[in-house]
Amino acid sequence: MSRWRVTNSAPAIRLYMAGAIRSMVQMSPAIRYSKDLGPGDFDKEATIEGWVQEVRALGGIAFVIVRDRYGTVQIAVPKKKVPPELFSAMTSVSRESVVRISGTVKKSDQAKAGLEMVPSSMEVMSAAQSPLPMGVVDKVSVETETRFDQRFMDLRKPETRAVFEVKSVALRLIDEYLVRNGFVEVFTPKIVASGAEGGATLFGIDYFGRKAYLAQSPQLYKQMLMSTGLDRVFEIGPAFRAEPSDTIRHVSEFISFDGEMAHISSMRDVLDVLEGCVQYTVEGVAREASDHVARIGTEVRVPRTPYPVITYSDALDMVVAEGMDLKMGDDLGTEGEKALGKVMADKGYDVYWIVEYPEEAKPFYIMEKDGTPFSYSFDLDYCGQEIASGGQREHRYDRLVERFRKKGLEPEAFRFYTNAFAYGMPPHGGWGLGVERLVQKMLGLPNIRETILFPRDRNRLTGLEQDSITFFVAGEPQPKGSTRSFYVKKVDRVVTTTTNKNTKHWQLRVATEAQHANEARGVSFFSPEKECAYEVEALFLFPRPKSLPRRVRMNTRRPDVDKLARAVLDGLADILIPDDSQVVMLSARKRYIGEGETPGARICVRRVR
RNA sequence: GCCCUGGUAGUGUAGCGGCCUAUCAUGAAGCCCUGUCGAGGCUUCGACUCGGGUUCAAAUCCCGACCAGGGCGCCA
Repeated sequence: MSRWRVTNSAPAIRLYMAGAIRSMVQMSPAIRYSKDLGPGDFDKEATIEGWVQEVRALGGIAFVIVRDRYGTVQIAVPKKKVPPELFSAMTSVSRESVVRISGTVKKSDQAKAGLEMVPSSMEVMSAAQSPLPMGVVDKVSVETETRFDQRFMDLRKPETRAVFEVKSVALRLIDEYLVRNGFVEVFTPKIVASGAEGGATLFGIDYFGRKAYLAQSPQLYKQMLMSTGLDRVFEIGPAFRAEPSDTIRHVSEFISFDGEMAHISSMRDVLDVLEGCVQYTVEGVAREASDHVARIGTEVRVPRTPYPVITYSDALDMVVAEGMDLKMGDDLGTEGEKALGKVMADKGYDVYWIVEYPEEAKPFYIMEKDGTPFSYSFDLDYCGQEIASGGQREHRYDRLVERFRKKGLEPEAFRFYTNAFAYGMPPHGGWGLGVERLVQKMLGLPNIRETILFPRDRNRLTGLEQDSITFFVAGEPQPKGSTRSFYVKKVDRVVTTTTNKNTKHWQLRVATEAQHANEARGVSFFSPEKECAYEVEALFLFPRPKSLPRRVRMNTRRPDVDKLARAVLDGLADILIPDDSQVVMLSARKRYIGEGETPGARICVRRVR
């Protein structure tokens, strides 16, 4: 279908507008997607842009396969019908280069899509280097590690990319369902002063010199909203967990789908909403994203409803009947969950509830089931794996305070939270669901990382800041002094002295800060390898002399910027870099401080490969 | 963090004390070929994670470091 095909009753106006918009954006011909080329384009000109997936040169004719977001287009290049320079350009372009090709669309019985293009011109928008770090269509498999190290290339594979099309559809469906059911989308802070359930699993950050954390859950904030009149809220956003979990279903950063609803009469109200939402989402994906699902090579089974409700006690019995050794109060564990998943699958259920866990195993905000050791809590399991958990919350102030004490927590420390309960809090409940886990189970993917573009786990921290360390050394930067060497006859040695006595102290300061930054990093930056190359960037900020006009920013006086850099490098030796000789790029700048800045040096060291 | 398994060309692998100047595939470079679509044919290129040890001899055995995959704990 042509983008400019006119389908409504006012063709002239539509055409005019399309043309106008086009010319505003760009003058070049419209770039077409592979999926939009069809019989209507036969013997007409078209332009496509994409990655060169393959070049098959057969001598007198060549075929170039160009891939875009939706598929591929075959370009047929008969040697005798195109200019020689075009032929040689098209047969020599490196794989995965981005090209823009204009030509005539031809009907073709031999081509898979039933059509192909005969080119009249090709523009290489971006040539790909060779060899490729991994092949997109090579006839060898690629290991997970290589795939994630070269994620941009990995994502060029349609089956890898399709997961994210599905994830996007799923998120839209979740949104749709909840908004229809009166929920308000909210955003709670991701920088918090303390965690929801203690401090062990939090990532600490420096917040203008104060200790802060990345939020592991919106729990406390969404509950506080229940006291406001925003009585049905949901949030889809990142959550951060510093747990050292090393599994196929854990990452340090994931998308949490949280919901909370007030004025409930029992936990069942919460179950109903979440069940409706999950079912709506899975059904919707099965219906609307079938193309993407097929590309992944899987299928989405729509779960049987209603989701069975199993109490923790019954689940325990069922797992024990399967031969596992568990007693009352024990966590089901991964094995137990899997065993239960198998039992339920045999009964025809992929998704089911496990409710009323022992109160002891649940956090302070969960409501106890009075007169029993249990609580109004639930997990939602999908094929033997937990994807969501939640419960009815303790909304009664006195009981909440009791629960804090029971958990060994000081209620006073949670004043900002408990206050919301002290002045009128309706009964409420909610859930937290791992979006990636839902997508993973829905698509039957082996590893949660498949559902995350750039996964962060215990060992994987990649991206722009990979293998770099940045720190600030306060104080007036000192240069490496000019050295003077002379021979001392008495001791038969060459002695070297420096002209700047402050240098030593400054270098020590640099070394100390480098060490601190390295320790704070968790994983040491230092590597004893002599082959490693480094880039060092330094910005030196000097105090402004009082006499200086305000507009002057550049410090054109001494010390010299290269001598400043020398002093820094010496300070880094053996702390971040084994030897100065390994520094292959050095950038140093100096200027006077601006408003609110402190004199000192901002230093960034990067490992390069 | 613990347990298991592993680290060999750009990619995926074989070899697991001497037959290794290291296998095969893929890839890259070059040549031949007008209908390929896992194209085909010929030629060429390219690797044993690092450090120590055992041995006449180490890719191979042992120890350590680093890295990865899986399992467990914990959780979404």
